[in-house]
Amino acid sequence: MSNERKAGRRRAVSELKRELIVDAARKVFEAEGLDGASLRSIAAAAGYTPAALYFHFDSKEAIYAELLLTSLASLGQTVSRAILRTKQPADRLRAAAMAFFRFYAENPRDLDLGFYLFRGGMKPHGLGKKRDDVLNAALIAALSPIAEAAQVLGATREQARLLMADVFAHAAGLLLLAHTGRIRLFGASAQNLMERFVEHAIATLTAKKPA
Amino acid sequence: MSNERKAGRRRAVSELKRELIVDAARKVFEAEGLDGASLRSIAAAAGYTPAALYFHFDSKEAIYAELLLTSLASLGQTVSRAILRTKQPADRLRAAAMAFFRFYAENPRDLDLGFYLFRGGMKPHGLGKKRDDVLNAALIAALSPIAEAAQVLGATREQARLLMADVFAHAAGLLLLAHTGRIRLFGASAQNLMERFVEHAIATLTAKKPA
DNA sequence: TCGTTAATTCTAACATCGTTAGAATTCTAA
DNA sequence: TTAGAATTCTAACGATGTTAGAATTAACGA
Repeated sequence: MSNERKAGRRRAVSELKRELIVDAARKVFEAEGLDGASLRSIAAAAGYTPAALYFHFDSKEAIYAELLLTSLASLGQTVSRAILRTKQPADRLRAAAMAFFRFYAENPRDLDLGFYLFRGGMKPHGLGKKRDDVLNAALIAALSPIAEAAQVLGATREQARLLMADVFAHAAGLLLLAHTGRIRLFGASAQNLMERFVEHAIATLTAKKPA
Repeated sequence: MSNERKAGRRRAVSELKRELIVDAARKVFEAEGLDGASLRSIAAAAGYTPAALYFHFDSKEAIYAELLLTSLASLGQTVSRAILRTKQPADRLRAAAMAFFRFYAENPRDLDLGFYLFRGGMKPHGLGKKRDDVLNAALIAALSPIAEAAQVLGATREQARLLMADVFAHAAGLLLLAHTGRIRLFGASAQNLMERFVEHAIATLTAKKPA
């Protein structure tokens, strides 16, 4: 019993140290970007020696994954907040999708992080299946208001999930173009194109139901 | 005169050596992926010492850029070939867009390369504005059959350019999801979603003109 | 309180990376 | 053949992620 108590305390302290390290990582990351967030600078910011981090994490990318998790949580909050006072399902869909888009438009470093950890070579199990599942769940959670609004608008569960994928994909692609200044090649702003896409999705959705 | 001759010859030889290096880079890249394509392994494959490459290129990423250029050329050929025997504009649009998508679905390493060089931090002028413009031109060239078909279907030049951006963005986003196995989260295949998107684009395009 | 054991952190090093300086070599041209 | 330019090499620098093993700190039973 006392043993269990102590063990729980130990685990909690260990978790605190993990968070301390991730906080340091975020500080470096926000100040210097992904390139500047080396293991060594993260360790320095956390008051650790580089090697010490390996007691708490398996690799640098494991720290990044934890950081991405907090980023996705922040994204989820942003999306939730965006639809708080919105009742009409079409408005909710639009607000959620555009909040998702804007989050990454306004936080390009978070976009970098996402692209980095979603890159090829970083196989699904590159972080361990468990952490990867948590990551996926956080992503889905942030996107789910879109699916919910779509279902209220008459979409089936399957259609709603496909819409989530479409919104994510379109946003990610446009952000990729915008992020390197290449959106200008097409004579438009990413924001405008995203709005067009969302309106189009809403239109075809509302056209189906009341027909 | 003789001087010019010789100077031209010298430039040609220099260009051949550049190509030799890029060929070596492609060999390593295809065999080992982006991570394995280090400056040193490229140099070894080309029969050079690492430092020697700096006489022909400014940086490792300059070699990558040259490699991406050949990749985009190959992409352009693939798209062109896909619409060769197709006459109906709707079919041409579909064939071109899906060929674009499939090229990267079937050549994930080329996708990696594109994502890498289009990443944040890699500013538009990270390679020098000149090389970046050439890259952009190659990308637009590969995508332009889509715009051409759209215009035949009644789209304005501006609308056609926006459609290019939309197709690129949607494909890139879906490929990103598919590339890390995350497309399954949404209960669909990237190929299906891309086909849906393209059909939808064709439908709204053909619905406008003959209306 | 002491001593033992486990948990945590450090020192030191390894291999690899991209890149640079400068010497050595090879080619070109008079 | 020789002066000069073009090309490649040797050697090193600083930085990276990671590991092995010693040193330290904390926890706990006697």
